[in-house]
Amino acid sequence: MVTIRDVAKRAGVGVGTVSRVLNNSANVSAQTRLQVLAVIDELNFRPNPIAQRLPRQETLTIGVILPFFTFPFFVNILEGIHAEISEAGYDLLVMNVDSPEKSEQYFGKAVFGRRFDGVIVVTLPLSDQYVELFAKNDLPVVLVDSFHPQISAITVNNVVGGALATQHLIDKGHTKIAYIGDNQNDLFGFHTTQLRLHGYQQTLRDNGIAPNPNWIFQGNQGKGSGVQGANYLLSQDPTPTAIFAYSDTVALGVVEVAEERGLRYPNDFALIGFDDIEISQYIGLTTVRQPMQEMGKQGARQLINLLAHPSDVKAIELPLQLVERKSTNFIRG
Amino acid sequence: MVTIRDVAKRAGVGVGTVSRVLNNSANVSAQTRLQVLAVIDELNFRPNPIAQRLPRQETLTIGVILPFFTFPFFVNILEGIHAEISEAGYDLLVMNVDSPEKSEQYFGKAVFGRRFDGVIVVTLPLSDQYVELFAKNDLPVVLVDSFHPQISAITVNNVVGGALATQHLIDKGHTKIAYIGDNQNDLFGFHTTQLRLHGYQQTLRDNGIAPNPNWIFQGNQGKGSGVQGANYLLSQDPTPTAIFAYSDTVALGVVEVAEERGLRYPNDFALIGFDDIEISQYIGLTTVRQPMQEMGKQGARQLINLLAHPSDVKAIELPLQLVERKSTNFIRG
DNA sequence: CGCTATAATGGAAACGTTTCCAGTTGCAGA
DNA sequence: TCTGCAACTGGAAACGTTTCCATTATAGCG
Repeated sequence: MVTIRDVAKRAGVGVGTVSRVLNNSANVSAQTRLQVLAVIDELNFRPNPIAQRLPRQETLTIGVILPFFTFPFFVNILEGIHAEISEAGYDLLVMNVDSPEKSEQYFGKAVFGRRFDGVIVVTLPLSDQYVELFAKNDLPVVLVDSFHPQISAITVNNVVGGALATQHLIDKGHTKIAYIGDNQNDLFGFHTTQLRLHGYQQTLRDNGIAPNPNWIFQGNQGKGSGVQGANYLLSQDPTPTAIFAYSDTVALGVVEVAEERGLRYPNDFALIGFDDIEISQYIGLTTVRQPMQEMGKQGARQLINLLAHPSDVKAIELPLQLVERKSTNFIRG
Repeated sequence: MVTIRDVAKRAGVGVGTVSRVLNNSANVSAQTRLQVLAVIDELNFRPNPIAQRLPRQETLTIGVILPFFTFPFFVNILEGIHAEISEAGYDLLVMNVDSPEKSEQYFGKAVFGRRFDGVIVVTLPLSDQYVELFAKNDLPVVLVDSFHPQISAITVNNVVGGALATQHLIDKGHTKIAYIGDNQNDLFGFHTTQLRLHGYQQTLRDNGIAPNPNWIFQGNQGKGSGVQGANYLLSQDPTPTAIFAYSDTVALGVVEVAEERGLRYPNDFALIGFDDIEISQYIGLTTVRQPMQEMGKQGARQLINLLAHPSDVKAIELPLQLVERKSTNFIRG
């Protein structure tokens, strides 16, 4: 194993000089620099990254705590984060929360484990208690798709999203509009379901439509919510003509039930989702697009900025966009 | 920052003893151990992971080199790897190959960068040159969905997979069967397209059907291959009645074109894909399932085993499974 | 030509662990 | 009581860098 001392000896300089060359520090003469670089090349020397981190008191590692990392929404956010973080030369360590307990566990690990220079938390809420702990340990945090007043956060406005979806259905002539939510995440403390529901109800009222409590269903597990919700709504009398699903995944459950019963959008009913995951374009699902990758990128950028300027806390809200497809386009026969 | 020396001093023992307690080494009396643990708890001491790695000469980090990590196939493999690796207490560093050059770059980084205790390479082929370099640097490698005779590998049999798909279509009464491949990956050196094609041709011949070269199309970009392939096949005379798509993603492109032209499976044509990604169940696509997550898990396990027993090289072949859905089930009207 | 400020340089100390060697202790057996 | 061995313990050295301080060389200036 070639060390910095081998290089120094062979180049006839001190280890400090080699280190300065490696780190592009000032105060190395051009000639010495070239000479050292030649030896580095000759011996094929690469500094040991672990040994570099010890005296620097940095881990050069960023931790990401996120739930369900195989779900398209999270994969896309993660991709954005990953791209920015590795670009900046940091390592990325993913902590995948697949059960509610793990959430606490990873927060603790992040704070006390001395493993990260900074942490990005996706979707999961951060309690005041942990906000304080992170602050006390000088560990910068950024929230993506989650919010806390004292922490840098990248969000979309879910109330507005709910309104966008609902208004679109109203514009298409619907008045009997149902909402299928998803409480799965309540276990983890997400609260986006409530926000979108709020936007939905508000928009109905703004348009002079009284929300019908029988047309609001809260399921508890992604696609399963859609299955349960669709079956529930079909048992109501009257049935709604349009459904706003909490997410595209929930919408998939609705599609499944509809298909079994021989119902097809856009003519038998209208359907709108949320997120715009890849699958949605293939099934012609109208949806509210979240800029997932961009959310990840911006989160990573905020964190990297925070590493240099610890007090530069910012809250950024990214825009949502309605993507209109077949599922809300009633075709007059 | 609390160090091991603070703990030692407060507990009235030597640093060696504290270290032995931390690492559950033998030769610490029960009483001393309890006393040290009490102080660790009292001072809330956590060993600095970076400092541990330096004298141990380990990074406790595994590198994964894989292409397109947002594609469902790779996400699923990655999930399997991640679960096993973090279970074993290692960090996982993902290197996402999204352009052919990056592949080489990451291999070099893995070998020379001194960052990993071991490496998992997914789908990308490993050249003899790198096999030698990895060996020379004592860096264990495992291949997942790729193969090299001197390296531990987890594979499926793509020739058999091609045969499975083709035989299924023949069993359903088809004789005019097309194949749409995907050369995108040729840039990266994948060769699964050729293997599946081989299985397809062999099976046709085994059933006394002469492969028609006009019904073989090699596209070059996932869904795009399907789009191009479908348009090409529809321009042939005669047109095939069944299509075997290299992957589910390619099949999605076929579906898109078919829909535009008012054609629907299973009655207008039959379609079979490969992989069984999540979307396939929603669109009723018959496919050949790869045990993606299991491939990742087994790969990780092999690597962890290799860390302890460097010469225990194994090649494991996992079974494929035909998943029959609507897209190949012609309904007699 | 001497003086001073500045640039360049060498190398010791530090980062926080693990590991190993040299003791020390305690106890069984004679 | 003494001997020998095993169990336990302390702490120095080592891991491979960075950083900082002391020192030397260089250049500019009057």
